[in-house]
Amino acid sequence: MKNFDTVSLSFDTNNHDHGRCIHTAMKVADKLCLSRSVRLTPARRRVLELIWESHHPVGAYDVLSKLSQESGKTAPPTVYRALEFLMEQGLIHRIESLNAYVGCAHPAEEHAGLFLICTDCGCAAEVHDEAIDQAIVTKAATLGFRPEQRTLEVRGTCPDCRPNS
Amino acid sequence: MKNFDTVSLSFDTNNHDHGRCIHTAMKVADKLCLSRSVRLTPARRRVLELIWESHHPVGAYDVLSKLSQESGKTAPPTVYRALEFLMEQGLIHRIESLNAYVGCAHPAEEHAGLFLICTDCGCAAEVHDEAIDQAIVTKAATLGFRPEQRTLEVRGTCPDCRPNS
DNA sequence: ACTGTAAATGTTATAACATAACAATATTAT
DNA sequence: ATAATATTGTTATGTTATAACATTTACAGT
Ligand SMILES: [Zn+2]
Ligand SMILES: [Zn+2]
Ligand SMILES: [Zn+2]
Ligand SMILES: [Zn+2]
Repeated sequence: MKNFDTVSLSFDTNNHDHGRCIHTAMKVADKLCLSRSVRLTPARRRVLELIWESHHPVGAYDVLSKLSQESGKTAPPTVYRALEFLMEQGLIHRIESLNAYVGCAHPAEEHAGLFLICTDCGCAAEVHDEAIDQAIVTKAATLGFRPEQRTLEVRGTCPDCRPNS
Repeated sequence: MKNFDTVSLSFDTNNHDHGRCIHTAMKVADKLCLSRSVRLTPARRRVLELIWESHHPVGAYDVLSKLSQESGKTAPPTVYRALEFLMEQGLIHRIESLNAYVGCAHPAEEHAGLFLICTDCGCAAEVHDEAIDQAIVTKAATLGFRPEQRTLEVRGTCPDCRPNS
């Protein structure tokens, strides 16, 4: 992770042009998969689109029921395989505290994000912060622990849901 | 959280006197529940003991099967109710990335810990770090997000499991 | 001690999340 | 074309968690 000054989502969940989010995400995904010679098959692509339908984390069974509606009966492995693929490619992140998945706007670079999850509206914003990363690495090093992967999820209230101010 | 200089566990999982961990934890729990006028009933107490049997996070159904062994058939709600109570009182923490629970050595004070989870031996150490807390709070404030609760879990290799060095 | 109330536990069923195992099909390389 | 590999289909099951309602227990006020 070099330089993400931009935040994936600034909580303007209702006011931004989300069609553009989706369009960009899908284009990035296509390009990335092409460059990596991995196949973003129709099923995988559709699951990614469904996850990108909002900035709310989506459960596997939500995806499943949408797929079933549009393509006839679909079984859980179909969804979980697609999710696995998308995770491997960094195209989505899993929100552990919700058992749900959310699209990543910066799949090209390996990174460990921080998710700010609004308990009011349900939106999740992925942000990055060098100071946090550094503090975690330093702490781990102090204790002789070698970090490999991490989960950082903060629940609270987003600016859109705060009683003004 | 004022001042936890000490780490709950320093990864000496096999070499420390774990009987003492358990004993202390149970005494602290008894005292805390008394002071709060909440009831650490035999069932709740036993679940807490079972969770404290090691520094490895324990799944609800692991607890369930142990209870079933020792007390005859037990149903999931029994365990989940006890876990809920113990969580409310801060006596245990839930590790989201493992769907498992681990004892807290500092239940008296509200705090947000950081869990270092060894993917090799499975132990989980709860640590605290002011720099991390501060960095997260600062980042949230910058974005206008009001944090209320958080999950911070780092998976990796603990010092005991590193190929020496 | 009796009794009303609230808290805790028991019980049954089911919801929600996830994977194992194997068969069938599609893609790619030779 | 053929073989090897990747993907998808299908069935069954494993794992984690909660809803709903009955029963029992603890406890405060009389
Ligand atoms: Zn991301
Ligand atoms: Zn919100
Ligand atoms: Zn703790
Ligand atoms: Zn270890």
